[in-house]
Amino acid sequence: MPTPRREHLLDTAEQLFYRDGFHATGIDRIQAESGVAKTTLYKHFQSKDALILAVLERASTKVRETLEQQASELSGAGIRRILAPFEDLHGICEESDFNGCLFNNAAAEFMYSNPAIRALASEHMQWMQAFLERLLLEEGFSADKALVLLPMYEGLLTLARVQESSAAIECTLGAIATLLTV
Amino acid sequence: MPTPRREHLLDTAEQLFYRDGFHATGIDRIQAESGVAKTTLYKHFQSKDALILAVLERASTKVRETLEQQASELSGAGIRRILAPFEDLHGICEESDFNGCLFNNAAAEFMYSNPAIRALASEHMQWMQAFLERLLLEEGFSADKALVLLPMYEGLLTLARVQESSAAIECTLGAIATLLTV
DNA sequence: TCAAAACAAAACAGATCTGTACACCCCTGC
DNA sequence: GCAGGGGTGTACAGATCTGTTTTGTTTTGA
Repeated sequence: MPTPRREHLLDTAEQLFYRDGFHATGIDRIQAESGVAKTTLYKHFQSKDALILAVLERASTKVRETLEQQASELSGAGIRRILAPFEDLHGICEESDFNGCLFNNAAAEFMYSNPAIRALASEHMQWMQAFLERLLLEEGFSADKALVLLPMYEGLLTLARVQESSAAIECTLGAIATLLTV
Repeated sequence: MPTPRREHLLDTAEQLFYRDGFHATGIDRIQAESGVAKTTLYKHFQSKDALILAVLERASTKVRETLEQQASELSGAGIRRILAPFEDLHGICEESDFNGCLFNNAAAEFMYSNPAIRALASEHMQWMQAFLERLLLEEGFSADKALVLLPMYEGLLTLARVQESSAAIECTLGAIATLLTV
């Protein structure tokens, strides 16, 4: 049950974790930035790791809802429906405080130290793959192309951190069109 | 000038930074694991950030040398020369302690807190792109395909952390062949 | 009105972090 | 023999981290 104070804590934590990383962001900073007392923070989340998990769970749900809605609006649009998430990357990568993919960042920091966090990132990627497969099938393409689209998507998100990547996005859009129409 | 003790420190630091992350790995742990006294460590590297930079610089050089050598051995081999780095991903992703791309992990943790580290990761990606462009041109393909290959490469490295990705590598190899021959 | 719950602010405990200082050892060259 | 550089080991300073406790205030609801 989402209370407003809990949501506000998750907002602040997500922003700081995403921009500065998980280990580099202290509880004190989240507490100070959110204006909520530390006692309250630890009443809502029993530990920092629990807060990280809650942030990732909520963020994953948000991503899924956004992609599902866009997909439903473009139902039957053929290749345009597949390309839409990739076109959105233009906007995502130009946001201030952009720092790649939150789930991959979490997986990198907790790969061998927190299996629950790693598993949550894994499930998110699993969902992304299944989502792409569903879209491909519904628009008449072969589902195994999802295994090409998913690395492209994550790769563009990753590269955008260190490169001006609108050109890479454009080239990739063209490549996807080629791959699907051949 | 590489002294053996300095190289050994860099080996240990690279392994720990790569597996567990940069903020999560303390100087004490590098010191204990390498068996070198802390005083000696700080004689070779003036700070933890300097050690991180030295690790990344050496790792980047190693990657470049490996890719250059492979490329020179496959000179004139056409599409096989382009695919070779992607085929290597099978072995890389199955190594124990695999944790994605060291440079992207560093960029994620220091995106807004250490411009020098971020710049080093950026330069590495820049070199990767130029390397792919050179290979493409030399084998008679159009250089702008590098902007598709690079996200694919980084995306596969990133995905392999949370997915059994040999299937993704295979599908991507097929997709690259399609893209280059069309 | 009053009891109970929620919250804020701050101090605190204990651990860990980076980086420095100090004392000792060991080995090589003279 | 011995001076000196490089190394070890340990203790330490000061900061920061997670998480708890304490105290007092504010809000809420019967």
